[in-house]
Amino acid sequence: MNIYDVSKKASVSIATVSRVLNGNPNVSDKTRARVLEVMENLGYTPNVFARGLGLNTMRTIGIMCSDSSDLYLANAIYYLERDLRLNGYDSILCCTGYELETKQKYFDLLCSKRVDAIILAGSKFIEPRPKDNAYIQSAAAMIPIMLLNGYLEGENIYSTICDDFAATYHAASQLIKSGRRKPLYLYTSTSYSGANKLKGYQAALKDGGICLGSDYVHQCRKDITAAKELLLSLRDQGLEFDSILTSSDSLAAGAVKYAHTAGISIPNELSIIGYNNSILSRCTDPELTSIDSKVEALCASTVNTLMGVFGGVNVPSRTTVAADLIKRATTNF
Amino acid sequence: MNIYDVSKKASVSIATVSRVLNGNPNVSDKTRARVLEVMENLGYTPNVFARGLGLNTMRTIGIMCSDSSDLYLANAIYYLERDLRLNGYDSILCCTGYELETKQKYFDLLCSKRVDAIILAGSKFIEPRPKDNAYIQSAAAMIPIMLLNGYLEGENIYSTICDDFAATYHAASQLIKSGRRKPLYLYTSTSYSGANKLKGYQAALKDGGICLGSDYVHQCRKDITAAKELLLSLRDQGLEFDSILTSSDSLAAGAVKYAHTAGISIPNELSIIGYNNSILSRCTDPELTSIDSKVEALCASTVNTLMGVFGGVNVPSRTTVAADLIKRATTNF
DNA sequence: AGAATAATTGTAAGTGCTTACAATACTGCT
DNA sequence: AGCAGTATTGTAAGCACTTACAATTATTCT
Repeated sequence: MNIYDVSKKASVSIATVSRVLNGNPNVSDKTRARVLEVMENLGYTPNVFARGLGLNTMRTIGIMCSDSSDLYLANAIYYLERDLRLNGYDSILCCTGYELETKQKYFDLLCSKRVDAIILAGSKFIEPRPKDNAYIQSAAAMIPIMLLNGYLEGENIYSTICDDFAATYHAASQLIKSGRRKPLYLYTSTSYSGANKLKGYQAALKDGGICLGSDYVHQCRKDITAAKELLLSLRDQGLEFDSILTSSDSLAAGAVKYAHTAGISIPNELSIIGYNNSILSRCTDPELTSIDSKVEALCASTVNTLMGVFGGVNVPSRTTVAADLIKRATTNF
Repeated sequence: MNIYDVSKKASVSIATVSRVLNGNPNVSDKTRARVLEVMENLGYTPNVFARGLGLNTMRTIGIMCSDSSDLYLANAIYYLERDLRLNGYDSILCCTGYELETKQKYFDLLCSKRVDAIILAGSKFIEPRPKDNAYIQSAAAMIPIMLLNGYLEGENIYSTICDDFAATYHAASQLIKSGRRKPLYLYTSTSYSGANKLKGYQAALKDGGICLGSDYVHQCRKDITAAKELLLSLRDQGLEFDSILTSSDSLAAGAVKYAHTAGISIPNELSIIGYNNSILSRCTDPELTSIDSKVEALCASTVNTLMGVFGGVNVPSRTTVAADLIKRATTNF
């Protein structure tokens, strides 16, 4: 069943059938109707390979993420897939893990699949050493590269970023305004977005006239238990803190656990703020105050920008989305 | 840059290049080496469209799921993608939502993309009325259909299922053995796997000599707060229960919240068992005893079966994976 | 060496679509 | 009617690969 069968049944040439297929306006309404009817009757579906050969596009976007089972990324994938589909694009998914080599391999693989663009979801794709990102930049010569929550300089590279700096700045400021004087900061990653979160915290302390030593900033595996253990050991070491700002809800959930174990009351003695407003924030007791990083808006913006690029529109190479502070029960403001 | 460029540089015909590309053994070692070298030098990558046209396969598997941001499905997608890739297959993802019509639409879309198989991840794809599943069965005439945690009769349809019946049977039995006499059952879905979970609970009660009215079984939206509210209202209505078995960790997390709100101690006065052993089970306080439905094994088995089908091996049309009861702090056994 | 056989390579015909360009069919106008 | 101009349709040449079959070369055997 191919375009010839349709053209025969409809008594037109294959060119006309192809035109109908592609929504070309140079077809009379009569003919179009007839062709569409024949297609319907025959249950014809165009062969994507042949189509791809001719058009050299498959209307497919490659999505790369380090780990699709991560709460945040799982949401991002959901929204990206949905929004791309609404625009008539399929998405092919690649979970790369965290090794640079694997990332490069899968990246090449996607390129060789002739995807129309690649979305790098999550801040884990940009390496600290510039030369490690060269493979991305060189691919950008062929197809647009979209970074979701990552930033990289380059022609044909577009970033959509949550304003993490403003988010943690605001959250930390609120803590201070509510009377906290010793906010601890817990984070996992030193990526672009990770770095901005930390800066926001630091700037807020500075502007709030609070000066704390470097032992008020700690890196911790993104794991509830790990966070709890770390906090317990910090307490044992005599560190005093009255609030905890974290870079993820997992760490914040660990902080809640810590408070329970140590018999500390939340939010009276300890305020806690999570990040991402994930399901975890509704799971702890009390429920987490958390920064909503607006994944949905971020994804929508990414897809919008991409469609702009495809349409030849001049789009900004960098878009920022504001975060939101969702107040729940682990803070007293 | 195409196969002709390579053939010229290597002074062979395009047929030979194609043979090298496809690992055809009828090429002398010398020639193969020369061709491979030329490919390497030229940085040649075969065009997938042309390849697909000739081979009529793209080594791509369609994965359908209702919602990739669901904790359970997100994990499944991760493992499926990984295992498929290990076997040299890409996966294209489709999140369908819960509407039958949308499911059918996306299903057709995947078929028209000429995927080599479709994996339906999750039990939400099998409808109660047989005629609503006809579209799946008719697609099975073209490509193998793999059901992950769903069951449907049919040629070229393969199911991999967690033994949910045994899982809840065992869990409920343990509750009874530990002295509980009034276990409540909370569930969300009436799908194939949902039905089996319920049956396991009921069978365990029967075998344990416990007879409870139908008000000990309740359906509830998969949502922490919804579960909490439901339990509170049941209690207000005077229903007495000493343990809760649930069909998901979300419901169990809601049960923990309920106990906190009502001032009931866990596990002394109330035992709770979740399902899926997701991250939620480590987030509540106390941590949830939960049934591990072995997603990873389930996915591995699905991919294995599929590769068997592709290889022409005779594989069973139905595989069962045993679940595990992970004991934590919401039960006293 | 020469025939028979096996291994390797090449030729050419698909595969199903797109699209530039050519051809034809309609308009309205004089 | 006849013409220019426009709308519609058709022809044929790609697109980059696979593969059956034919042709060539190498190997073995007598």
